[in-house]
Amino acid sequence: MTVSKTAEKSSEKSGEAAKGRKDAGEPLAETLQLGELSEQLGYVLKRAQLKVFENFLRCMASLQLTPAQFSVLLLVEKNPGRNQTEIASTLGILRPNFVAMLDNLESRDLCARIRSTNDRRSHILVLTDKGKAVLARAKKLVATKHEARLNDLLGQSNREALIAMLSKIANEF
Amino acid sequence: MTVSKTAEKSSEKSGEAAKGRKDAGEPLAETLQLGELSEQLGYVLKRAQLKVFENFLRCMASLQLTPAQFSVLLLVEKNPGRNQTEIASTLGILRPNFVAMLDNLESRDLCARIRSTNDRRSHILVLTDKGKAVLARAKKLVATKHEARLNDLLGQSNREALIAMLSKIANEF
DNA sequence: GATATTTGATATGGTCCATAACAATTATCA
DNA sequence: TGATAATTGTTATGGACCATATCAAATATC
Repeated sequence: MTVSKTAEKSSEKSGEAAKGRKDAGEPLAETLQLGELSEQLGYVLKRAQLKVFENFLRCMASLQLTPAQFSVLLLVEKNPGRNQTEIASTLGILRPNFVAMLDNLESRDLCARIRSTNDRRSHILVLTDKGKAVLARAKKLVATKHEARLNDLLGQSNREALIAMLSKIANEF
Repeated sequence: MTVSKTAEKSSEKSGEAAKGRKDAGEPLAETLQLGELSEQLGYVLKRAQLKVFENFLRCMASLQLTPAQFSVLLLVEKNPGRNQTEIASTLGILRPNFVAMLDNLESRDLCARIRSTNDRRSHILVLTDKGKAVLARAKKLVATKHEARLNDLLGQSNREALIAMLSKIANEF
């Protein structure tokens, strides 16, 4: 059956729903009204976050890095000589959950745990050479394929304003 | 905000980069450097989202509504006569996962499933009287305690700009 | 009427998040 | 000093959320 794409979409909302499907040629489901939902901060924030993470994963497919893993590598690079507790806590990751994450990165030879000589309980985290190389490539991918997309979408100044507002929310809300 | 990139190679934990502020003798507040992380869209977006959800839950503690549940009630109210598949899909919720969610709302007498007379496979969703009352109170709480906080933090125009940008990202990224 | 599709539902597995508990090590202090 | 407390990494475990396969009932399609 060929369906003619009628651009006409009557937004009829019959409370009785007496309209049957016997009338052929009406297979397109009318889009629901979001209403106040589209103005809800949490709703739009969550949707945006999902889209951004999804895009991030696509951009990083060749390196197989998740946003969380990328953040760990960035933080370890920026703060060499820190232990697991310090890195995890500043990222909001609980220590127990950080173990498997590090096991993964270490098994891929991206970072390493080094037993501290000062405090033999703690493991100092460092990037391996491969980890540094991978992070460098990851940064380029993120900058050119991911963050650049924001500029295309919002423009430079809006992009900076957005980041600033989100940071403010993250820190002061 | 450009940070001077000092080629720090010091692996000692006391090695701090020059920040213009010098304090000695103290056990160094141990605040890690976020570095490029604070400019990463995904990072700041996720942190903001967590904070907003956390605040939402606090504001709704008296009504025991999660953001997802609130969005369902809002959508059902705005679109009466729709079935589970339609409501769930527009919220990005998979049908199997929507079942338990509805079981919860229905057990609390907030919404009800009504077997459709047209298509006896589908369940039409409606708000109960209690559901409408709870949603009305929820809206007020959200407006006065939750969204209002954004105005205090960003101001009215910035708040609207933020919502608009997030919507754009959610729809076009 | 035979077959395919849709709807709600169940079962199941994966990922993330949170808490308790443990051994090894270090800090505290009586 | 030695007994006790605290910290670090770790394991185990449970909950919340997300995704897929599958099913029975109802409907659509041919």
